[in-house]
Amino acid sequence: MNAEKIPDIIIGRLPVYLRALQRMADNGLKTTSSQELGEHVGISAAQIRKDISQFGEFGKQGTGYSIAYLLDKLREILKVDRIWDVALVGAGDMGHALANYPGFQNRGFCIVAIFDNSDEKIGQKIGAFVVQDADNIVESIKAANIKIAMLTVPAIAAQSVAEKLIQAGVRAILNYAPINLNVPNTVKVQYIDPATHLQRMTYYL
Amino acid sequence: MNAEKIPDIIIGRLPVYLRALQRMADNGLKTTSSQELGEHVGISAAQIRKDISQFGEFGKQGTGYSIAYLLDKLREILKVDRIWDVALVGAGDMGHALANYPGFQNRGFCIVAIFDNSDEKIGQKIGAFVVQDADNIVESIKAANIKIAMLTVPAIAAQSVAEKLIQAGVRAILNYAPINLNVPNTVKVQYIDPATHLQRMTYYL
DNA sequence: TAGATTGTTAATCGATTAACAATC
DNA sequence: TAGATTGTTAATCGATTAACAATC
Repeated sequence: MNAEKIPDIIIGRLPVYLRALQRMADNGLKTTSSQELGEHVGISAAQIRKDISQFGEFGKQGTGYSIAYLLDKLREILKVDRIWDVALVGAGDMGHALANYPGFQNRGFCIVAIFDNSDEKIGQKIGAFVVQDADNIVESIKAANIKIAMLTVPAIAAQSVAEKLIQAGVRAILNYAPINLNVPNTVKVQYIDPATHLQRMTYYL
Repeated sequence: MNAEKIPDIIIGRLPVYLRALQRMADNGLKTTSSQELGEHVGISAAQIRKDISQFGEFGKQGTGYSIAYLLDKLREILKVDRIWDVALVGAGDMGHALANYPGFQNRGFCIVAIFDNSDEKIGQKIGAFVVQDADNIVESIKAANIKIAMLTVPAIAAQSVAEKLIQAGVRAILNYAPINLNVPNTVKVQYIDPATHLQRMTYYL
């Protein structure tokens, strides 16, 4: 398994398969086919088979895929067969929404620390957490050995906060600030910017 | 301009160029080159020139692109040289964060209506808006001629709400619910699911 | 003029699809 | 056995890159 380098574009589709399979499992289904899964996620059956076969032979001719088994394998491949500690920087509205988001726990993630740099926010309670002073980001994240962070600070602050996170050992950043981050290629960034996403659709209206 | 069909993947990059150029303009810059813009967005200069040249000849040999002119052209192409009315369905934490999000106005969007189906939420004020009963989605959106919606409802409700939105004339949906939507191909959907985005990075850790 | 940078072509590279033997 | 569906190959399709003439 995993002898050759797997293209990013395939890795990017696996979480979508995972989500659909989790849903099928929740609905009590036991097996599925590339055809059926493809209809759920809007991807061709051939592509799904090709993607999955990069990692092993997880299906059976004639009957398709065991949902539970494929779920296990995908979780293992994506390394979400465990719970990752996540830091959240920026305790504004978006930070609050993420802190209260119920969808992380059963998909491999748990927020364990929240930071902000404003005096009003520091010390505030959000759920079970107390907002910490952003001045302590580096030591605090290093000590807790956190590898993943979510960034919900203003665009102007994003690059410098990202650099502190990286210095502290973070290797994956989910960036909500509407700006591109400059990071070494040992660090992964995913971007979420609602305005950008909307602008990808207006062209077609 | 626009004689041939432009690939989705190119349209998807234009908002990223737009955002970077807006930033440069805010910083007082007047011109840029494909090289410089590429460094800001992490895309090769050749690809940027190729993308932009799909729509016309907006640059000048020797000097590059006028930032103000390219901004105008990109806004026109993406149809964000105007303000689009947007409906928001789901007044939970994520809905609140979007309702208060300051980044829409100057990028072409304005939330004009918020819906929820829970008795506690209906009638509540969020910013300048009063949460409306989700039962009125179809007539209300039709009457206001709204074409874009953001969906922050639980996964279980997302498909049926999407169908009502489409029935009301919505043609672009930004879906925060962690589920794939089944829509006719006259309707565009963009997905934002923080857990999925995080799962795209854990593979590399 | 000399230097810089575009727009575009052709070559390369990579991703998707169609088809089918293998086999459950 | 007959039917279904995988994993994989080869063909197609599409996207990216490199290179350079045109020209500001």
